[in-house]
Parts: sequence; C-alpha cells; structure tokens
Amino acid sequence: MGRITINDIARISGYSKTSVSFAFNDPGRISDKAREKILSIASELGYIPDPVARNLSLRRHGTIGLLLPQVIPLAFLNPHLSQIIQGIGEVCERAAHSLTVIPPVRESILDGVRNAAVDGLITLGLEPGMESVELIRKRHLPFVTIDGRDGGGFPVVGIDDRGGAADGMRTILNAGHRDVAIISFVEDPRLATSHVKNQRLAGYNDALAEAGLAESPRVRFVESEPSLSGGRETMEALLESSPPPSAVVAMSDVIAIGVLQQIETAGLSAPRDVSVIGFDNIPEAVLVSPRLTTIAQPGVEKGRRAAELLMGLIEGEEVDHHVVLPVRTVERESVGPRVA
Amino acid sequence: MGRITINDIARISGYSKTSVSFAFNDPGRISDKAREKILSIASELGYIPDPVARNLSLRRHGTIGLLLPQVIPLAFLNPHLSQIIQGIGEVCERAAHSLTVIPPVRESILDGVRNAAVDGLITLGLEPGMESVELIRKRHLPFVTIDGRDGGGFPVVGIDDRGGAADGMRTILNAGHRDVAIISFVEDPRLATSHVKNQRLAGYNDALAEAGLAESPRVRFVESEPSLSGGRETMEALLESSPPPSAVVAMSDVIAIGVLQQIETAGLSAPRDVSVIGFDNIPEAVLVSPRLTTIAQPGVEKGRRAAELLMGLIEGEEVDHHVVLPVRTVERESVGPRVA
DNA sequence: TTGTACGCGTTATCAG
DNA sequence: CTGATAACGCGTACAA
Repeated sequence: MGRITINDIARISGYSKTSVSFAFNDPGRISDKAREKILSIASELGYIPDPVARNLSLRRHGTIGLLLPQVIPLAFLNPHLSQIIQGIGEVCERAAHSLTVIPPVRESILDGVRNAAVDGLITLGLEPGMESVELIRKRHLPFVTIDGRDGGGFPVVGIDDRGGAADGMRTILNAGHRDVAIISFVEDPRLATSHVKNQRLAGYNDALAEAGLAESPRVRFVESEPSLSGGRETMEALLESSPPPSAVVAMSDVIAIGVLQQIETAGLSAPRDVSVIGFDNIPEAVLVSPRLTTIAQPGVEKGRRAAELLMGLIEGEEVDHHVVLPVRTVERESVGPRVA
Repeated sequence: MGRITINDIARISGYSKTSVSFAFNDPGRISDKAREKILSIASELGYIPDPVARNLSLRRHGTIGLLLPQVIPLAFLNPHLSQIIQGIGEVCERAAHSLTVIPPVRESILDGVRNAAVDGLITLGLEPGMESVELIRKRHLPFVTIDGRDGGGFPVVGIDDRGGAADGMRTILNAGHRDVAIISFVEDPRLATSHVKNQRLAGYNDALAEAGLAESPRVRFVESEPSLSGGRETMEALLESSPPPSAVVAMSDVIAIGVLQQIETAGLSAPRDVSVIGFDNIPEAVLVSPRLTTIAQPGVEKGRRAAELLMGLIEGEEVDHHVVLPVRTVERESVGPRVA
C-alpha cells in the first residue's frame, strides 16, 4: 500500500479532511467520538501528514538555510566555518529547527536561493547590491549575513577585522621584526567578496604606518590558497627568497599552521628562526607545536548571533542591523623576538 | 506588494496557469508569443515560483537529510563526522542537492524524521527494529545508515571496526606493552546504539586473546567523554593509578589527542613514557606532536558511499545493502617499544 | 496549443 | 457546538 493521505483517512472514517486535521492539530474542536474514530483509523493505517504539504499550508518550514559560497567539501575543511555552524546549531536547537546547508550549484548560488525551502537564510560575505541579495529580497526571505559589508539595509554580523589585523601586525612589529611577509588568501571572485580581506589588509597597513614602515621594501604581500598545503607551499617559496622573512603574518590560522609545518620541514624552528601569527583562533591552534599565537575571533558567537538575529526576523521583530564582535590577541608560542 | 503567485501572472497575462508553468518549465509546448508575454510579465513583477509548492507538486525536494544523533554543536565538534559530511557533500554537488542537517529535538529524533522535507535520509548508527527505522519506513523515505548494524533490510555503510581495533591492539602488544588501558567512549543510550563500540571492544579482545592476554589484570577498560577534555581527564586518572599504563588504546583520535595533551601536562613524553594509539585518522592526527599513530578509517569515503547509495535508492535503483570499507594502521610517532 | 482538474494539509469561513 | 467547503501554492496528466 502506497502513501496514506488525509483524504484516505477522511474517506474511510466518513468525516471530512477538516475533521481529520482537527483531530491532530486542534482536538478540542471536534467531538470525542469523531476524534477517537479518526485517530484510531489513522494509527491503524500508519498515516503521517506529508511534511511538504504541511509546510506549504503553514507557510513555515522548521528549517533555516546556510548559504555557502563554496561546495560542501571545501566549506567543511574550514574550521572557522565549523565554529560558526556550531553557534548556528545552538540556536537551531532552541528553536527546534533543522539547518539546510545550501551549496552553490555549478558555481552559482542563485539557484540555491531560488529553490531554498527555508524560513530564512544565513549568508556569508554578502554585500549591498549583489545579485543574490536582490534575489533573496524578491523571495521575501528574512536573511542575515556574516562577515558581509554593512549598508545594504540587512543585518550584518562581523568582527573588527581591521583592528584585529592591526593588533596582529603590532605584535610582530613590537617583537622587533622588520622583514615581514603578509600572507592573505585567494578568493574565488565569482563566489565571494573581498571585504574581509580588504579590511584586514588595511589593518596590517595601519600598524605598519604607525611604525613608520608604510611602503617598506622589507614587507611583502603574498597570497595563498586557504589550506594547510597552500600555507606550506607559500612558505616554501618565502624561505627561498632572500632575505627570508623573520616573521609571517597570516590571514588565517589554517594558512599559519601550514607555514609552521613548512618551517619544520625546512629544518628551521619557530619562533627561533621565524615568528608566525595567525587569525581566527581555531581549535587546532593549540594542538600544533609551537602553539599558535593568533588574533582570536569568536566563531561560535558569530554563528549564534547571526542565527538569533535571523530568528528574530522570522518572528517579525526588529533587530539590530550591525553587530560587531570583538577580537583579541592570544599570545602563545609562535611569536618571539627578532634575533639579529 | 506581497508575494506574486502563478495565478497573478496567469490573470495579468490572460493565459492559464498551465501556460505560465510551461513558459518556465517546458517552453516548447506553448507559442512563442505566449511565452514572451508571460516571461516579460513574470520578470517585471519579479515572480519566483514558490519552492515548497513546487516541491509538493514534483514530489522531489532537491535536498537530502542527515539525521544526527546529537545536537548540532556537539556533532560539529566531531572531526570524523566532518569528514563524513565532506563525502556526502561531494555527492550533493554532483546531484545538485542541498543537505539538511536534522538534529534531535528534545532528545528525540522521531520528530525530525516525521517533519523532514527531504528526498531521502542518511542516518548514523541505526539498527534493525529501532523506532526511527519504523518511522522512516512508514514515511516511505529512502534511507541509508552509516556505522549501523546490518540485517534490517536497509543499506549499511561501515568499516571493519572489529578488525581495525584488533590491528590497533596488536600494534601495541607487538611493541611489548602489557600494561594497557583501553579507553572507549560513553554514548547517550537514548540517541545512539553501541554497535560500533561493541565491535571495537571485541576487536581489542581478539588481539588480547591471540596474545594469551585475555582477562589479563594488567589490561584495563575505562570510558571517556568523546572530547579532548574527556581524554585529558581520563588520562589524568590513569596516570595516578598504579602502575600507570605503558600504553593507551583509545577508541577515537579526539580522545587520544586529549591523552597526549595530558601526558605532556604531567611532564611525561609520548612515546617514551606512554605509547598512544587512536582510531579514525582525523586530520588533526598529523598536527599534534608526536604525530598520532592510529587506525585509519576512510571518513570521506564513508560519507560519499552512503550518499551515492542514497541517490541510487532515490532514483529507484537496486543498491548494495552492505558496504564494508577497509581500515589500515597508520604508524606515526606516538607508539614506541615498552621500556623496562 | 491551451485549459481543467487534481493532488497535499491547514484553516478561514460558512452551514447546520 | 460540530463539521463541511473552499482556497492556497505549483506542476502536469488529460481533455478539448
């Protein structure tokens, strides 16, 4: 026997669809006799309301969407994103919602937005004027963006990227380093914006300028794939340059850990030969040796705040439109004084 | 202006709902004139078909569900699960599906199953006869389980847990260790089954028996929370016992890494003072120092195979009903010979 | 080539 | 007070 529908129950019980629905959802509105008969038939036949039809009717879905700028395998290689998801998950639990992870299809996130059967969306790095913003608006979907650019009339949850980056650079400069390599990450221009990257770059430059080192020829900017192997390869090239940097400022911990690995591979030691500072403070930062000095951003909190804002939006509340979470420098073991 | 529906477009264009739908989904079936008019009006008004109504009609949702036995924040703390999700994600990408992560609600996964608007489910650790299995069946949802028990007429993707555990124990015994602590993990009996755990325990005992060490009083079984801190606390207690173990066999890498941390905290060194072997081969295993010797299971492959099976089921194909993936011992640096 | 009617569950509205 | 009708959303088999 195929799927049992509400019509089957109505027909067999002799009552209408309405009564069957009330038996489940508003038992007080029908007689005891009707309810008992309906419920017993439904249970006997194993009737379960179709969730999709139910969602259509109720205009709610019990799930929020997380719009990824990258395919799932790549996204889940990113420990900071895992932290964000943990924070979102806390709110999902409280609200009894599930989380639908929506990857780009053939490099386009637009189809995902078009077809998302969700109560609202959490997005990453959206900026005013982007095509996906327009489409989400057209669909009248509540949404929040994490690490996006402010000013588009949608809520943004982020951190003080510029200040954090400046702090990181100051830590390095205060340790006496002048031969500094800044490693930023490459981004897919079809998928992401470079707002975060630009802010952090600006922060590095702020600290450099404070120290009178703007435009210093001893400070290099390079780019890396945002992966351990990207960090290793980038550091391999840097160590072959002359002079090699005495300090590396990486824009993410994953890259910084790759850098540490390559330092060891090259027979060198951090921080004795090269100091390294990262960004994010992912859990892995305390596993490596030396433990990674880094700019800590609250990943779980970012996800939680974004999800809370989104839930508020879904309930029709007014919400804060710009949340900036603090960063802090976590000094561990990978940064040391410059040795002459 | 509120949401635009297909009826609005039909009314304004003067054509029927059918024609509007064809204009989008089967353009060849209506005249050029009709299509152009409909498309231009739709575009002008910003009409986007409601995904839920669309899904209801098509009886497909473009999303598969991952039924979690734990709430999202806990689940995403588990690196092995992240690997599984990466594998699932590869298949999602190929099939242009999204992934809905369904956590338990108030410690029950049944509501999640009842309300899941998905084409199929990937589940973790399901066993024949479980209530959730019955419910999934009632809903006629295709499903696959990872690390579950075989024999319930549903596809299971897993590894040779027993053989892998035996290999791990042999590695330790071959290194000469006799004072061995086996650390298994606690599970929430409301949410998970202990099939994997029991298999691994059996494997440890197999190797012990081979070596004539069944029932050896020098071999201890303890339980740990499945977290770094759980591993640390458990190891702290073990180191205070007398005699302390010369080797630790942990049922997961996360626990094993916690054990390594505690060894360092206690001023000892692995493998000089204590050897440690883990299980899983998570990416973090190569980050720690000493690098972790472990039983490697193919996490990404597990997810990929499960998702492939599920897609086959969704397409109505016949699929293998029991996939056992191989494990292999990865010897790194955390196991060494017993020192007398 | 285009329109009618149906499937799915909920609920505002109406009838008894 | 109890229960039925009809409408909402979209796609498509079938009829015209």
